[in-house]
Amino acid sequence: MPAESTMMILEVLRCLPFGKVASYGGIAEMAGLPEGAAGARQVVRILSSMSRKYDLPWWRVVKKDGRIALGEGEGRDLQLSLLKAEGVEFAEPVRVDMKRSGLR
DNA sequence: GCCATGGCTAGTA
DNA sequence: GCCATGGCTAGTA
Repeated sequence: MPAESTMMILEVLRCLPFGKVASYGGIAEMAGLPEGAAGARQVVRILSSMSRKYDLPWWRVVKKDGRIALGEGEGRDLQLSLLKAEGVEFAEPVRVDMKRSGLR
């Protein structure tokens, strides 16, 4: 059975609405984890290891400044197309306009 | 650049 | 051991 913090993060991820994105740290905060990079790391780990298993909307998570965290060949292109398909607004080629499409 | 953090998972015994 | 962060700092231009 996963730890409490893991369950909270999974819950928050499952609630990310279509057409909106949130940052790694933002997810951690919504899950009630302590502030700081540690929580964001937890989110990173969960997304990379459990996205398939739990059918998580991994593409709706980006860096704090809106940039796509994935590199070329790591799924960046797929993430971009999935986000665009949801109508997410971009401020730059690989940077989401957080003002418009960031979760508030 | 560098460093902090923590639970999962694959792989071994 | 791994992991798709994030904040701060030293070092360069």
